[in-house]
This record gives sequence, C-alpha cells and structure tokens, in this order.
Amino acid sequence: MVENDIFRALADPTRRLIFEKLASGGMNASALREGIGVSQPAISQHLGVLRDARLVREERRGRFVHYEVDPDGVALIAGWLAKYRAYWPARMDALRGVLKEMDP
Amino acid sequence: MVENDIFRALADPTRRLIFEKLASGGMNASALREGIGVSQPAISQHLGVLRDARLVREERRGRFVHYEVDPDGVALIAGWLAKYRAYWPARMDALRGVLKEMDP
DNA sequence: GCCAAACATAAGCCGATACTTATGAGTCGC
DNA sequence: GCGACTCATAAGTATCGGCTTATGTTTGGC
Repeated sequence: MVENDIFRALADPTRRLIFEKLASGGMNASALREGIGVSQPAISQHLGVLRDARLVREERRGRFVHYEVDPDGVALIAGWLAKYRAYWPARMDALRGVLKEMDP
Repeated sequence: MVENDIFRALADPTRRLIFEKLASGGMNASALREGIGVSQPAISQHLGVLRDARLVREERRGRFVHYEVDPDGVALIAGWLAKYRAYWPARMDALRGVLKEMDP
C-alpha cells in the first residue's frame, strides 16, 4: 500500500534527516552521508526505502547517483492529509497563511 | 520529538485504521474495536500511542472513554508538510481545489 | 585492461514493537 | 456491596527493522 510505504519511510528519524537534507537541494549519496553518522550501506538502504515510497527519485550520473525529492510522495502525503481537512481549522492559523500564498 | 511520535504512530496500518475510523466520528474504545481484528488490549495500546502523538484525545464518560481526532496532531503534520511546499506544484492539481475551497 | 571510486546487495545481530493472555482499576445497575 | 462491564497495565513472545561488516557491480581515469 502506498500510504503504508510513505509513513513507514518517514517514521525513522535518520530517513527524515536524509529527506530534509535532500529537500534543500539534490545531491549524491556520498555527499548525503556527511553529517549523518551511519555507514554507506545504511544510507543506501535508507535511500531505497525512500525511493520505494516515492519520496525520493534517483538519476545515474556516471559513477555517482544523484538523488532528489520526488514531488509525487509529497503530493501523496498532502492528499492523505486533505481527507482530514475537517479538523484543520482549529489551530491552523499559521498554515492558513501558507495556503493563501500558494493559491493565487 | 513531536514529529517522530506522529510519524511513528501513523506508520502502523492498524493505527491508521483506528485514526481514520475516528476521523469519521468520535466513539469509545469498544465501538472502535469492531471490524478491527485485534484484542481489546491491543486497541488500548494503539490508542495510547495515538494519544501521545496528539493525533487523538480522550474524554472519560462514565464507564466509557470517548475518543476523537485531536486537531493538534493534524495541524502538526500540515506544518511539517508546509516546509516542503516548494515541491507541491508539480502534481497538486487535485489538492489545489481543496485548498481554495477551505480558504474563502 | 586494471585499479580505485561510488553505490548496491547479502547476511547476521540486536533492540524495538505489535501482538497475545492474564490481571488490575474504575464505574454502573441492581 | 457485588457482579458485570469498560478500559488500562503487566508480562511474555515472535516478528520486524535498522545497523553493522563483507562482498558484488558498475563506472571513470590512467
């Protein structure tokens, strides 16, 4: 199931760190590893989970593999969240501004 | 960490089922159990995790405990997701309508 | 062609976790 | 007050998940 893959992928703090790092700009796996204190295989495994969840997509560039955020996964979360918009208004003042801004 | 609790809570399919059932209307733990093929303690444990993640809140009603979706948790997810709104526009046509509708 | 570099896969280990049964803690009806 | 009911907690178990080291695969430079 798609939702299951996504939430399971985001449940791990290391994976969220990787995702957030990629959100600030695509990069290869080696660069991604810096600052995150795990082995190279661990990074590779995490990227595999994120890719299967469609949160990240990859592109071969010679010996390197360039990774970047996949908008599909982000859209899937937004779609899931939209189902519960009935519960948003309660404390959504801050986000409301964001939504207005992105909806010209 | 707040985000960790939320995503970990939603990573389990049974817990998402409970949450989604509560999203269609608050109810007590026994009613919640129907249709979900797990024991009563399992439901109780899941509700504890969802409560700690602020996805669900409870209210004692005599012998029963009434559970309902906590808007705080939903707002927290929305806040997290908002950080990545730069990646939304790609495939966000459907959600766009929803956002417009909830922002008069 | 060969070596080194970048990344993926294999296998194993250990802690986390989702479940169970058994029991405890409150609350209502009689 | 007592039994029944609703729910929470305790304890045990088995599977899952993230990490490691070791090794395989692909690519670029010489």
